[in-house]
Amino acid sequence: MLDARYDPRRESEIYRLWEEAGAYVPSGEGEPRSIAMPPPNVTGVLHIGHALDNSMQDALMRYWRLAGYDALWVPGTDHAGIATQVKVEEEIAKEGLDRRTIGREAFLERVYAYKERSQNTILSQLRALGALPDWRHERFTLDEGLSRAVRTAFVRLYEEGLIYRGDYLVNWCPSCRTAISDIEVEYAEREGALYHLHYPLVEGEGGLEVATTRPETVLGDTAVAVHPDDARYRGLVGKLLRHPLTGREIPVVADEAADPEFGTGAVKVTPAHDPTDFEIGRRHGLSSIKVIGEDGRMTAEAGAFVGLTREEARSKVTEALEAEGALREIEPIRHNVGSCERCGTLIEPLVSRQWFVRMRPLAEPAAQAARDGRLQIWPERLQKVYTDWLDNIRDWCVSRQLWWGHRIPAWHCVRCGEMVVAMEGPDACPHCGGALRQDDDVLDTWFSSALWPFSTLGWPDRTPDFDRYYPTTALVTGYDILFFWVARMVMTGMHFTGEVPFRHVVLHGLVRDAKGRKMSKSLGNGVDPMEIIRQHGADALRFGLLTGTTPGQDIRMNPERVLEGRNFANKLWNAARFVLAQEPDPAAAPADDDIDRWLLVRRDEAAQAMQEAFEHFELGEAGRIAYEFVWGTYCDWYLELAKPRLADPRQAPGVGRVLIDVLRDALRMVHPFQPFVTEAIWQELPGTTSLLATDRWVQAAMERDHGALARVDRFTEAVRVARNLRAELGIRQGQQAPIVVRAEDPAEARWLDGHKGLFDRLAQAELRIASPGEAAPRGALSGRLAGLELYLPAAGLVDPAAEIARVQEELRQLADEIERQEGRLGRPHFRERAPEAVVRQEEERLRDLADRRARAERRAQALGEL
RNA sequence: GGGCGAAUAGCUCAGCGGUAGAGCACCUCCCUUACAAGGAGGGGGUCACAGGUUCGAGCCCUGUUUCGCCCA
Repeated sequence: MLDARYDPRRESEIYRLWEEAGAYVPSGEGEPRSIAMPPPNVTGVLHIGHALDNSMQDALMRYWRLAGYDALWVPGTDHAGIATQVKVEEEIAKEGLDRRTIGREAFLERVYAYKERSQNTILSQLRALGALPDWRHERFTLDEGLSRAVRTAFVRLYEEGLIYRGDYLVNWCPSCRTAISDIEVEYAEREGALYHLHYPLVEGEGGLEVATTRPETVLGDTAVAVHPDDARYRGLVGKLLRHPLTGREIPVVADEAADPEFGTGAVKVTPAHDPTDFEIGRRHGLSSIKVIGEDGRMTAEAGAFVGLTREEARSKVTEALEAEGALREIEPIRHNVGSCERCGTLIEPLVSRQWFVRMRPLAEPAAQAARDGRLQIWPERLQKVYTDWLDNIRDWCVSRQLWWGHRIPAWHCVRCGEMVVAMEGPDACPHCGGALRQDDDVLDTWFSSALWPFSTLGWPDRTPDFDRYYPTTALVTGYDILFFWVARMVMTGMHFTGEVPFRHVVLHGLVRDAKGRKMSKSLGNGVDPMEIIRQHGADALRFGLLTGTTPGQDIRMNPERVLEGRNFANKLWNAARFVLAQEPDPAAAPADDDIDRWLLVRRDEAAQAMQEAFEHFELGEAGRIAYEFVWGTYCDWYLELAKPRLADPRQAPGVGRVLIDVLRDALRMVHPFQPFVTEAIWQELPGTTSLLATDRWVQAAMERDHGALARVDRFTEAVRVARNLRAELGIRQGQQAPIVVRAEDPAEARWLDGHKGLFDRLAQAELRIASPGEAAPRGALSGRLAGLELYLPAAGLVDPAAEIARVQEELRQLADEIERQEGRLGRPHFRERAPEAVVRQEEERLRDLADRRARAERRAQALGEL
């Protein structure tokens, strides 16, 4: 006998059952389906977004297993370069240590220790969530195998001329002390100022007023640019200006990048510290003076300002300019400022020697795959976002000045400067025989992530796993990393394997807090999934996350959804408790009344609708169908109808059999959403020898009895009407109400009479079928249902005036509805243009309404005689 | 500046061409031998606004407003 309440604390022991049985192992039979799990960062713990992402994948996987696919889910974790390194730097800083003082090797030991802890936490949290990936396939982005994939990819791209190294302007984070890629910069509008500065001509009178938001960079100016069409400055192009602080002579150049509308229309050009200026500098052969260093402080090139931070330099330089009489105006403006998405520090664009991937040749096939449907992105609207980004792609700076990551497989000769890019470093310089030193930099984490769907399957080797499961079926992730990750995987996948890495991209939204705000550490509004699991169980959390979602839409984390999930698990548990208490015989011949046939039709419809929803990755929809079937159909109706039948020894075995059969089906349907409670129940069922996790999906009946469906639907409707009449009369619960039914169709009358016991039980009624031609009972409350009249004779109970008022109100409503319905049918062209079925349906509706009005009128007349 | 999303019951959200739905909250009744984390019944919505297409529009089109996001 099961406990009265389901206790989610048994979840961990259920998980052990699956793991020990290897329930995650692909069957090896059937059509292959596979997912590469987006590897969580080893930076700490799982957050609610991971919970959503993995709940979705696990639901898909569990459905696929049940549906007979050969389903593989590859799990793993990501080393997360900057993020992890920063964490460990913070950790050792508390001990008064700095990575540079302890050295690369010792530091990496600390990072590995941290990674080990974090990884264990994350993997156990995935288990707590119920995620059941193929643990034999678990990978880490710094594994030997994956490292080999990274080196292979790098070397191949280099040899193909798609990787180059050079001095370019990059986004530099002075706090992380590394270059970052374009998409790792976040832009936000901030209050700032536009400083108007006067630069005098070297020869002759006058000069030029330039405008800048960053006066500290004037020290690196090597030109002033104006638009070629700008009449104001046409005469000045080619002239020399004297820099007010450095005294350098700098030319006025004409360049289309200068916006005549912005500021004074003349801009100072600082090629070393601004992307636009860098381009202008290249076009005009200007020199580049780096006045801000990697530490975010002014360099020796800044002369007297050396060592100042950018903020300090801004005010000091402004003072100096004012002292020179060069400062003409300070105009407050709002402008876009870029900061590091990791640490929030203002980005310093600066020229630096870095490694880049040439993206255009990679991007074109990736965009094409989405256009021709080899790659399908859900929701579809994000496909355009994806292709637009690829169409306007820029080269990718992949080197990072970090220690934690894949070291770039390039070696530099200390003697002659020769560079070798290879899988393994040669012993000596092939050019001069000198000693070699490996490049200090590591690769952007996303470089290894970009290979994830195939590197985890063994690439660059041609493994059986790769042959069978690649391309993977779906990638499930948040839309926020569409560019960072998804697009890059498609590019590398197509380049290296010739195929898309996954056929479907299923993008979900972000999980926000109950007020709709993004969760963040600074707001402290993060929801800890583990806390929810402790309180209500993973089943409750999963259900709450999965059913509250529409593809690609952000969801709010509201506790009510989780409670709904918890209650649902409990409902299922108790339904099972009831069924098991009957000690059903699984070998008995199943009952075959209309009631049973009705249940089977409902079950088959639900199972089929769920299948379709799953095939379209509409998990929320699938979950809602399961909920409605279990709660609404199985528990609210079938179980209640079963109770009186179970009391009859002749019927009991057959009903018990249907109860347990369909309970099994209910468990199958709910399993992808609530794996623990369903498996727990499954294990309690008589004769269970296997796991639900590796069982089969619902097997539909040979045929669907739609006649039974319609009859029982009308029966439940009649019960509802009877209950309604009871309630209107205020008849106490537990007290039976006499109900008289007049049925137009003699067959229906017979059917109802045959199911009188069930009707009486469910409606708490004493049902009597009126004989043909029998007059309506007097002084009765009556209810409407097409083809059926229900009366609750209540002489003495009913206040005639109140009942007359009630029927009159009903008549008013009917009159309104009939008017509307007639209007609908009478619309010009309706009969010619609407589909025939719709016309018939609308006519039927009108007849029904008219019928109900006629009856109500008769009831009103009868009441008059009360 | 360009693009996208959201606006539906008090709250959180489904629905996306054929009579407005769920959960929670609310009201009435019920500890009926699976479940009070429950059961029965009920109230509550001019589906943001204005036009248009259509026999028919939360649903499609155009515009407007408010909120949010992405890109430059």
